Amino acid sequence: MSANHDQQMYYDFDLLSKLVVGIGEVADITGVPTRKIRYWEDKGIVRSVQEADGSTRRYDYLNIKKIVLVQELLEDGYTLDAAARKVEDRMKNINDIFQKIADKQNTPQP
DNA sequence: GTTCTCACA
DNA sequence: TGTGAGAA
Repeated sequence: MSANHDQQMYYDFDLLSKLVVGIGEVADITGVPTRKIRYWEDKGIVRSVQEADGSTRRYDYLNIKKIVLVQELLEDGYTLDAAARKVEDRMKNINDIFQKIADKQNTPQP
């Protein structure tokens, strides 16, 4: 990983933005049971997207990431609400930072 | 395989 | 904070 950071990153974003998987696969990969994922969704901690035809839950990479992060915080002794708040704050901060970077690139200084 | 609800710890 | 069971 040296000469083509840009191209490598492009493929990563392209893959991640298209990554939408069903609840069963999320459960298998993350180790969080489907039952628990639905429970979190009922509490408003994660959100699933649904296809027009099917009624099954599907999760994009941001929500999968959320599931993993919340799970880690729970293992560290956080309550569910505290873990959810912390994850939400961290993801918002990251989003804000990249937003600033994007803004800076769109308005070059003279 | 998925969904929901009710009950239980 | 989660799980089990039953039914669709």
